[in-house]
Amino acid sequence: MSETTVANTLRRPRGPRKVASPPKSPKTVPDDEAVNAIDTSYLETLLGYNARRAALAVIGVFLERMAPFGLRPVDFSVLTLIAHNPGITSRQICAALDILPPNLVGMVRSLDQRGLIERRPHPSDRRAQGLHLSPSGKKLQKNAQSTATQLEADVASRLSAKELDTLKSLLHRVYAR
Amino acid sequence: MSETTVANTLRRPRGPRKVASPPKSPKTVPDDEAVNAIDTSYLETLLGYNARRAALAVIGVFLERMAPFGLRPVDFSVLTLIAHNPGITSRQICAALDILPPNLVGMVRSLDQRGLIERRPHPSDRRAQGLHLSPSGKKLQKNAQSTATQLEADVASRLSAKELDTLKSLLHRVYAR
DNA sequence: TATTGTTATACTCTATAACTATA
DNA sequence: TATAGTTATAGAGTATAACAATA
Repeated sequence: MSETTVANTLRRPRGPRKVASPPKSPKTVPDDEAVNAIDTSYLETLLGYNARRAALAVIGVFLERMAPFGLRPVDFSVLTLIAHNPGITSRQICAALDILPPNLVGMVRSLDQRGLIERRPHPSDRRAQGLHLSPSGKKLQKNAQSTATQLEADVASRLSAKELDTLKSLLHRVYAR
Repeated sequence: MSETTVANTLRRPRGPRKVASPPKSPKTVPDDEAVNAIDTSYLETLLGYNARRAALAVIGVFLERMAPFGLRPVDFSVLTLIAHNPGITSRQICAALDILPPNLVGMVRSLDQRGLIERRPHPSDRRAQGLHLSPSGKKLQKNAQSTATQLEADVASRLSAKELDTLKSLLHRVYAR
């Protein structure tokens, strides 16, 4: 597959999603002349289409709830990887999240400047640096992780706990190597 | 949710996905000093993470197989909407795919210049124009749709037909209003 | 007064090349 | 010779404002 990052972007929310509606037409017209209800049924049979729309739905809620923490999805992912893998290097984060090294530099620098992480000399490779959470970083990450977990349950509230597990398992089998 | 487009991007494939690996370390070190295997288990419990990775996996294959048609995911979506909704307007496509009008202009112009679509006067609104596939556009869309359908089966080959149906249904319930 | 299609433009995200210090 | 982190920069995607024509 194309090695595109898993991390996502921070975008300002716009309005609620619009529903397709045609220009006002007082009289009924043939289906191939003016469309009164858009047929998206074929696209909805596509896994890629559904997966992307679902991902965007989750990310939308994520952006709202994580805004107080000042974390985009990618920042949360990086912070969480460091939390669960103290001493991880930038290169390892890049490999795990499919981020290109030049694009991670600014994120790490930003987290560092915010005092959320510390860069320590790597114990066995003087080129590298081990990344660690600071005390405030640990606190923030813990709160953010709780928020993320709660968010999951809310955004998938139409699904039972068992269905949600099934969904995540099936998704994992699609992309796992 | 944030109203981000469902349409996706065309990116050149890079190499195969790398696996996280630490700098060479001859001796075993404590877990919090140098990480030898990156723990991504928490991220993998997140629906958004799994959905996005799965979407990217599908899109990666999509990009490869659709390259001969010169279609990115968004182009295929637009072409398919026109095929299934002849006479659809640009605004309706924007609403259905969460694309902003200024960003659709270039795509429609490109499809027009390639002779794949025709812009006809809208029967009841002289501001709008009805979009239709040309004969060559119909041929291309038909082939592309077959490719997309086949692609789905291949990319989800680890899933049974029933599991794939379940997956798409669950995804739909996550994002459907 | 609102909407369709459009231009111009800014901002964000993603990708490539190349450099330095070290392995 | 290869790799970690970095800089600079190019390219693609996404966003807002504003306009003419029409509703």
